[in-house]
Amino acid sequence: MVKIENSKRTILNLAESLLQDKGFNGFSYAHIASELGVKNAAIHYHYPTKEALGCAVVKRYRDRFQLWINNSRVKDLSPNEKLDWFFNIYTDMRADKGKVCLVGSMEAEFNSIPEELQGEVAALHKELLDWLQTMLAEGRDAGVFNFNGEPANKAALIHSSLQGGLQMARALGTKKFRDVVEQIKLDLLV
Amino acid sequence: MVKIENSKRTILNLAESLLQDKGFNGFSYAHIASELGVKNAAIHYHYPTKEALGCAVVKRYRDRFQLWINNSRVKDLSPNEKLDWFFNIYTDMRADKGKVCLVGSMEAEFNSIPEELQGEVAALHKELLDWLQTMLAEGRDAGVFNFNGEPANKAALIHSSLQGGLQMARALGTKKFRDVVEQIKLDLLV
DNA sequence: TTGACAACTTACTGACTAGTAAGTAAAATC
DNA sequence: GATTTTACTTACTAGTCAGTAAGTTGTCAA
Repeated sequence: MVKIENSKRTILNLAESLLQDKGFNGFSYAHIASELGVKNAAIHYHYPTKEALGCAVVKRYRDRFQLWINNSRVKDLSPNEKLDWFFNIYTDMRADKGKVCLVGSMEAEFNSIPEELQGEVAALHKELLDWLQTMLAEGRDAGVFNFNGEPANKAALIHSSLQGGLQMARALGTKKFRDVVEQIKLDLLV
Repeated sequence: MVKIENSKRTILNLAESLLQDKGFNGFSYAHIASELGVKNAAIHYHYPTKEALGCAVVKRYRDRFQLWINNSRVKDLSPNEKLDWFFNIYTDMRADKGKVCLVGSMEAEFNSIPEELQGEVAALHKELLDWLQTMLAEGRDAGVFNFNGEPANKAALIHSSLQGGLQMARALGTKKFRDVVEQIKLDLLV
């Protein structure tokens, strides 16, 4: 037994990466195991089912996001800076070998993933939209953002376009994603 | 042999539906065969590989789209009517048991689908954006649309948000998709 | 009426899937 | 120093996957 430092976290990292790369139906325990140099059963020891593994990935992502937005390094930013911080999450995914957001990856195959995982994805998506909505309302009140209609609807539009934009970039190139971000800003900033 | 009228088209219809419902990695020949009441090998007779089947679905979609946009019933519409026609394609998908656009479904698992299929998806996406871009430029010239920046970028934003919006609706409900469409219009119409 | 062909079925293959049960060795705990 | 626990491995199962080869049957053209 070669003791690997924190296998559980290493597995989660790899699973997250594979989810964003190939989708839930596009990776297997064997992929993870071979990449880590262990046997399939070792993965099952830590995460008994694929459903449990998927849920753990999304749960960790949700926790991480809540930590970020409640940390003063994000909390105390101006609306403009918050917007850039949020965009950068997605820009970094694109830069990291064309990854796609967890939410988009799993919603695209929503009807072929386990039920509990569907619930986790929905919860994460809701939390992302809630934060975006609040941030947009703040910015409009502060006079740095300009848009008509409900902040919730504008939040839904912006997140959808980032989600779709990352996917588009896979087929049509990174520039297309940058174009989307640029246009969001053109439509939002005063 | 019970002769089924135009099996090839029936298979294609079912494959398209499954692609939009479960994703490329989420359906199998067995799903199609059992639904049609035939054996797996019957599907392979018409489409020897899954790659060929996927490509045929996308190719047909591309042809259909070109027929539509070159038909006078769409060609002669005003920019406003063209916009609504395009939105309705996506609204109808959402209404049809939460389907998602072909492009989005396959770009989300882009790195785990066959190479030739990737090419077909890219071609389709490009054609959709080209038409959108031209339509937006026409509308702005005619004074019925209002947006800053390049029509190509606005087209990329709008398509991405429809693509992401359909996916979001699976987790968060149809209303969320309607919100996105409403917001696109608010941001575009004068 | 015969022969060709289209549209299948039967029967199979080898690879891969998630998941399990039992065994093992090192490390932590008592 | 003995016992328990952690983190695996070995060896397996039952099911599914795409794909193939060979045989069958109804239809149609010559």
